[in-house]
Amino acid sequence: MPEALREQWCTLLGGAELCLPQRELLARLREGRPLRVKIGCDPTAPDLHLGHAVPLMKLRQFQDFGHQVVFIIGDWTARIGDPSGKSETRPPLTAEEVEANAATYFEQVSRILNMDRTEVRHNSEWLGPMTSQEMVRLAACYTVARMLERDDFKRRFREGRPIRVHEFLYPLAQGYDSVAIEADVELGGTDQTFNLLVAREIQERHGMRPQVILTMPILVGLDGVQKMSKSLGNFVGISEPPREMFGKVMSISDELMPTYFELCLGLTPEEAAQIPRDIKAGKRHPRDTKAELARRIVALHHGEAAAQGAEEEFDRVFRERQTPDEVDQVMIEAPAEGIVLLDLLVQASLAESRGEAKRLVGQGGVSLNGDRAEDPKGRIPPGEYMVKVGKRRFRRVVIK
RNA sequence: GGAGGGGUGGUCGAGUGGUUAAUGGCAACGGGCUGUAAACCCGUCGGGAGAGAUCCCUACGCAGGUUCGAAUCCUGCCCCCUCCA
Repeated sequence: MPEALREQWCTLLGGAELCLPQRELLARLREGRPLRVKIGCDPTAPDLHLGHAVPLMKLRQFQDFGHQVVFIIGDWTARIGDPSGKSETRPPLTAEEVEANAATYFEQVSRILNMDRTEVRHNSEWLGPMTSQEMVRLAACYTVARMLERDDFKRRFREGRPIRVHEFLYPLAQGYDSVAIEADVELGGTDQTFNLLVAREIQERHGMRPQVILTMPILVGLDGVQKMSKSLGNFVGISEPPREMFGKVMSISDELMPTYFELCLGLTPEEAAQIPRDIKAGKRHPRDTKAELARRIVALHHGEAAAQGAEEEFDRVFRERQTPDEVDQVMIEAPAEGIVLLDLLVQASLAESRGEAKRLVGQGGVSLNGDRAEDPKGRIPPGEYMVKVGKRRFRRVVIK
């Protein structure tokens, strides 16, 4: 194998969970033409997080080797609702919502992909005009038994939980996308494995060479248990402010570090596995390692300077217990005798209700200019205060 | 078409006429210990009033009804699930 090809091959497979059939990928790479590499997204939730970034970074590698990325907006499929999601009843989106979501999507995707060299397609383009006869013909490409091979369906079927018939349409439609755009390769998370495989079958039925599938591992969320997802609140958004991102990464458990090094930064599994060994051997400090992880992740999405700034700020706030240099400011109108602390907290949106504010103060979680507040009913005279709630919520409050 | 089961607070899940704002777990939040790690300990966890004992409002799918009193009983409606055909 020529050296250049070998390098490409190794890079593209690096970090991938599964590649089928590997030989086929090699064969197509040998052809020397730009491959059509597909990825799909449901324009339902517009906020991308580090989990989404995993396959996108892989896609970027393809681009860097000169391949053609085809980014599919599942505007048609969004109306079916992906059964792999938890929520079975997703409100159908309007065309406007889909477009709005797609627009913010692009803004974020463009941080990772080179959009100038990305072909963007909506699958309503070909699925929309399909007649019911054609749809039935598509459905005939697959059998119920094979549908039930899918983990998710299998489990639900076994447990007697409902499977809507329309859910079977999702993999089929997604598979047809591959036919429509003549995909050579399709990328996705491991949870997409089944769908990607179905596409191969559909392509074959349409007299096409079945695509190669490449799946990337699913990133675990900040809780270290469930997959990263916005609805579970365990995510790091790729367009979150650097300091936010840095802080969130710092809060992951030690056990999670190797995984993040591998999936968020592209370290090889071997390199990632070495990290906990080094820590155990005392060659690395776990805290500093995590800071390195955080810094590198922020740098990847926001640049080196931002990463450095985020780290400095983090150190200042959590190591030296000082206030951050940039704090949201709130102006509050108050009579000359001042404002009751509880009301201040609520108005500065540091507490949801007076009840909560009372609790926070009672538990010693509130401080003004560094002094712990004791009296929830105390009046705070006009002036400027640095109010802190808990360990990390700061607000500069100006009372006048 | 027939038979049965179920809808409780962010979530899971108790509770079948009266100290029930509703046991408990999880999540969350605050404090402590730390490395914003894990583990652990303490505390809070519908809203409002009051310094406080305490009081008021809202809440157990929806709408009515029975009752001194209902998440718990009755009626109607909506939704979900299972099995048989």
